[in-house]
Amino acid sequence: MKIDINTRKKKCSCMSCELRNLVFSFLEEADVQLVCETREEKSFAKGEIIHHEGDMIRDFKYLKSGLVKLYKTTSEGDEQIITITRPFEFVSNTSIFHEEKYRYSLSALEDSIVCCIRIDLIRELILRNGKFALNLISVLSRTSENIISLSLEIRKRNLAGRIAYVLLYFSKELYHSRIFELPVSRKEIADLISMSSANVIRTFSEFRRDGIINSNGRTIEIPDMNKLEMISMRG
Amino acid sequence: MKIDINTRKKKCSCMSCELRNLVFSFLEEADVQLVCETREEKSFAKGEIIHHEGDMIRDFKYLKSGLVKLYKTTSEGDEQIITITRPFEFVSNTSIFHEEKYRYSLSALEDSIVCCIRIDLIRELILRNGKFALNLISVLSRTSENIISLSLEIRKRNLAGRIAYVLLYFSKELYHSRIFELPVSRKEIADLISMSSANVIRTFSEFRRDGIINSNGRTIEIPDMNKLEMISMRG
DNA sequence: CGCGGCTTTGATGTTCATCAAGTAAAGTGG
DNA sequence: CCACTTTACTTGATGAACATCAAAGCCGCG
Repeated sequence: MKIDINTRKKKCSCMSCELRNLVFSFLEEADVQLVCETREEKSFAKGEIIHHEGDMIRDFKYLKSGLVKLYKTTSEGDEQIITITRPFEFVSNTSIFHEEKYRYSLSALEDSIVCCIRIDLIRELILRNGKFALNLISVLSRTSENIISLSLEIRKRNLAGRIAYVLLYFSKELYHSRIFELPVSRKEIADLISMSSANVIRTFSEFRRDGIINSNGRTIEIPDMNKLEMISMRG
Repeated sequence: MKIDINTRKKKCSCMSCELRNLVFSFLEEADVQLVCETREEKSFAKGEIIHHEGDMIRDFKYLKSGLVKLYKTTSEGDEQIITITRPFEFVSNTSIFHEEKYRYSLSALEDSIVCCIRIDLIRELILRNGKFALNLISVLSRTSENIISLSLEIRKRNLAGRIAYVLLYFSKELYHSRIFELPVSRKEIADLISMSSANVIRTFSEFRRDGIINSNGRTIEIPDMNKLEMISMRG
């Protein structure tokens, strides 16, 4: 097999990374190389913690593959889940530019790869590349906006409505399928929607009884989207 | 009275604006002048709406004086209040860099002055001044972070805890005083903490009965901060 | 195969929303 | 300035929604 020399030279995967255009589209080649040389790609197994709240912030991080949850542990020891996101949505965004330490913890719900770039380098790039800065602002504010929007959507609904909303979120936004594997426990759904896990489970059972979902453990099927959407809208 | 010529020349109030250092500290004089010439300072009386959700975003806005609430109207017609902020905290931050239209409405809780700068100009400044961009990112992310943090604090508390938290927020963060005038109605507190107004009122009455607050209409006095803090922590 | 954690369901009690009716306060028009 | 209207506030009673507790089944993992 013939391999083009130039292709071979670009051994750094950043050049061809599908996420490159998300943040780094406005960088010159040399700067992409710089990012690429200093970056670290870290793998996390399902369940592993990527960082704890209180850890020092050294890197700008984004998810390359997998699924993560951002959460805070309250003084009573229970988790408040802030958001569950896939690649192309930034993580650890809030606070990295104005604080020393993470306010929230981040852990992997599925095997995940996180790209870490020294925050100092990102700062440097912002300083000398306005287009990069402008694009970054746009991406960061979209991430924050998604978190705020999620919290508004959840807090206006009752128990059934919240669960319907979350199921639709998984189905439509995360998996693009009527059938999917829940990446979280019932308890974690409870922590996301601020309800007790017993009542989350009960609602699942009711949805199953009423033919709104079919579920077997973490496997979920939504036979009729409309029904679930009705519940999400009215609840 | 003798007036220095140079002082006289700087008739533009931006030069001496106390908010200048918040965002514009890294601009050169010429750029400050540019901002100053194109900016519009708008006054809003108490109760007036600064912008509606759905309005086109043309300006980067920040509060120069007064107090505002950021909120969303649900399809059922009730308000969800996202945050109540004073000057030095940005408003309309979320979405201005990645969307065409406002997602949330903004209205004045007290007579307010809002400084409006064309978003295009801000973009231009980001493009050619990295320090400005870096500072702006920091300020914007702090604003978003405050909103997210507020929502987490509220959602982990019960009715009494939420009200105690909000009263402490007004007392400590907004008014720096044990006695203050509530800038919002009971209904608005309900819309902020996602509870019914009847129960907000009931809780006020209970706090009054138990000597936790003294209140007369919108005038609130907190005789014993510790008591209220206990309720906020445990609830 | 046994242990621990997650799930499930029922029973019970607390918390909160809703409804209703009345009072105070604040704006509105003559 | 007063009568009128409207809006905010207040309280009680009732029921719905949700948390909590407890017991049992299931599943995965060592």
